[in-house]
Amino acid sequence: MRPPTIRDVAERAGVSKSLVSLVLRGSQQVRPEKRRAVLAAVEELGYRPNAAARSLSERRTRTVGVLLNDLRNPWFVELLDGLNSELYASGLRTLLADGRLNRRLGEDLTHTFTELRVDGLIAVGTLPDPAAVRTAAARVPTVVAGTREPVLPDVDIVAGDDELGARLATEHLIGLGHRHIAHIAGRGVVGELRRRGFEAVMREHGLSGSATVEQGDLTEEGGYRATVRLLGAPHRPTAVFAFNDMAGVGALSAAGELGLRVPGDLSLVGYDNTYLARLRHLWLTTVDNAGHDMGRRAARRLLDRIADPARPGEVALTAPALEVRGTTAPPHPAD
Amino acid sequence: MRPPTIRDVAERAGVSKSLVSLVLRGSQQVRPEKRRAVLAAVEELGYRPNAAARSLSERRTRTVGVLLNDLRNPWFVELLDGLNSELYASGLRTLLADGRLNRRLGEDLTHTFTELRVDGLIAVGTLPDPAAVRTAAARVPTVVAGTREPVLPDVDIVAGDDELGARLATEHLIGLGHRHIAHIAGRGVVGELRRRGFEAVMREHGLSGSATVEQGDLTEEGGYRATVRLLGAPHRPTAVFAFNDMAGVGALSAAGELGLRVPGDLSLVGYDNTYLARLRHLWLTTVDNAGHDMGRRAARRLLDRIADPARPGEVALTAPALEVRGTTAPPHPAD
DNA sequence: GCCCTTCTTTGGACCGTTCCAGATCTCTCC
DNA sequence: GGAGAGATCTGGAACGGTCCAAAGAAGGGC
Repeated sequence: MRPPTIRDVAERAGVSKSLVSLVLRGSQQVRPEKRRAVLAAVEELGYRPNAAARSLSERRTRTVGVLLNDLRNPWFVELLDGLNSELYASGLRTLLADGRLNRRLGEDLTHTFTELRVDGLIAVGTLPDPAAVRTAAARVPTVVAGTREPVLPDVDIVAGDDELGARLATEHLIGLGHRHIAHIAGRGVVGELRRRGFEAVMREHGLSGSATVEQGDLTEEGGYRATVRLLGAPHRPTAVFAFNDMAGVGALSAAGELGLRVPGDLSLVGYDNTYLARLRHLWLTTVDNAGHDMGRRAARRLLDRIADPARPGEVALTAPALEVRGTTAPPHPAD
Repeated sequence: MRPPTIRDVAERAGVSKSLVSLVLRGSQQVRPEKRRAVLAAVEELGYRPNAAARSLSERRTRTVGVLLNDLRNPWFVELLDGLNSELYASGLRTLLADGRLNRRLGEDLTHTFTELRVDGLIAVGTLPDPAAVRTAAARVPTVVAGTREPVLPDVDIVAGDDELGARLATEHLIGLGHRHIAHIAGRGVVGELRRRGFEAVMREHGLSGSATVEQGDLTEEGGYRATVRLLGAPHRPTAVFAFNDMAGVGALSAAGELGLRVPGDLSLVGYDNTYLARLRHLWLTTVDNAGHDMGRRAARRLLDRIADPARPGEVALTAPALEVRGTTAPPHPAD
C-alpha cells in the first residue's frame, strides 16, 4: 500500500521514468500524446512527487525557515503574512518556528533548519539567542527582519526606522501642546532606538527636563506597571508614548484604574499599529510599522541573497507613519 | 564547499559509514573508543545529518502538518502551543500552514503536505475547504482540533464542548437576573452549537420569548455591527453573549458608542478566554476553552493514530469553564 | 589450540527523484 | 535512398542516509 512512485507512473504510461520526470517539470521537449499519457497515469494513480527524494537529488529544498520570537505578537503575524505571499510567488514554502516556545523546550532551532537544509533563513524580531543566528548565517543565506541586530557580514537587515517612528510620536504629542511626556521603554536594540528618538526630540524642543523614561517590557503587564509608577510620581506626565501597542493598552488600563480619562487627562501613543490598536474600544493612536510591507521586502532581499550569497549585507529601513486615533488630544490648560 | 556527509565523517574517523550511522542513532553496540572517534569527527567537520536523505530512507519524516484557519486568532496560537510541546516531546516537528493566507494564494495546502509526506495532519478550527481534509485524511493519519467537523471515518476529533460552554455563559447571565438576553452567533458547526446551547437554556428557563439571536461573524467588526442592531431594536436586551472574544470586544465598543455602560447598563460575555479578554482594559467575562490543553490532547490522539492508523475515530470533548471578570453584573431593577 | 558463541563492524542494496550522456526517431535535403 | 540535424526518449549514476546479512574479532570451554 505504498504511495505510487515515478516508476509506477512510467510503467502505466508505457514510457521511461525520465520522461515522466520531464513532463512533471514542464519540459517543452515532449510529444503531446506522451504528455497526455503521463498526465493520465498520474491522475489514475493519484501520484504525488516525494519532496524528500526531490530535494535530495536537486540539492535544494525550496523551503525557507522563519525564526520567530513570539507568535502571540500580532505584528509578527502581519510581517509573516507579507513574507509568505512574496516567497510563495517564487515557489518557496515557509517553515515556521517559534523561538520562545522551542527555547523553552531546549532546542536550538537553527539545528532543525540546518538539518532540513533550508534554502534561506529569516530571523524575525529580537530573538532569544542571537548567537544561533550567527552560526546559521554562516551556512545559509539569512535576512534579519523587524530589528537591527545582530549585525553580521553577509546578512541583510530589513527593519522599520524606529528612531524616526519615535520622533513622529513624540512630535505629535508636543504639537498637541504636551510638555511633560513619559516614555515606556522596551528592551533590545529596538527599544533602545525608540527611546533615543524620544529623547532626541524632547531635547530639540528644550524639554529634556520634563522627559521621563520608565522601563517596561513588551507586554501589557509591563505597560500597566510602568504607567502606575509614572502616574504615582510627583510630576505626573500628561502624555505617555509606549514602546508598543501591548504596553500602550496596559497604560490605558492603568489610567482607567487611577481615574484618569484618555485622552482628556492623559494622551497615549503606542507603536506597531497592530489590530489591537484598531479595536474600536481601544482606538489607540500609534505608529504604523508597515509589517506586511516589511515582510515582502525581507522576502525579496532573501531571494536576492539566495541568488548571490556573497553579496554584501544591506540595511533597508522603512519609514513608519503616525496613525492618529482616539487616545491623543491637547492637555488641560492647567497642566 | 558542500556540507560534509556521513561518508566524510566515516573517512575522518577511520570507520565505515554504517558505524557512523549507528553512533548517531545512539546504538549501544559500539565500542566506546570508536564512538568517541566518530563524535570527534562529527564535531570537527561540523556535520549535520541531511533530513531529506534520512526521511527518504526511513520512509517517514518525523513531521506533522498543521492546517490553521487564521493565525491572527489568539486562541489558535494557544492551541498550537500545546500541540507543539507535546509533539516535540515525541520527536516530531511541526509544519505550519495558514489556510486563509494560502487559499488567497490559490493553493491547496494538503498538496504540499502530501508531497512532504508528513507523518500526520492536524486540522485546527473551521477550515475554508473541508473537502481537502477528507482527501488528505485518506492518505495520512489526521486529527481535527477545535471544531466538530468534518466528521470522517478514521479521524479523531478533539474539541471543546461548545454547547456546554454556551450553557454556562447563559446560565451565568440568567443567574444574575437577566431575562432579555441576546446572542451574537458565529458561523459553522461551532457557531451552531453555541447558539443551540444558548437557546436551550433560555427555553429551560421559560425565556424563549425574550431570547434574541443576531448573526455576527468571528471578527470585532461583526460583533460591533450586530450589537448596534441589537441595541437599536425596540426591546433592548440587558445582556449579550457573544460567539467569541473578538465579537465580544466589538460589542463592548458598540455599547460605549451608544452611551451604555458595561456592566452597569449591559452585561457582556465572550468565548475562548483569549488574551484579549484578559487585557485589563477590556476584562471580559468569557468561557475558557482550554486551548493549550486541547492542543496537547490533539497531539496525543495523533500519536495514537500514527501508531495504529486503523483505529476507529473518537470524539473527545473538553469541558469549558466560565471565567467571570468585569463585564457582567445584575441588570438595573427597572429592566 | 580449536570450535562455538557473542560482540562489533562492514559492504552493498535501497529509498524516489533529477540530471546527463548517449541512443533512437523523424525530417529535410540533395 | 542516405546523410545530417534536430527533436525525443532512455538507462544509469548520483543525492545522503538506513538497514540487513554477513564478515571479522574476541572470549569461553574443552
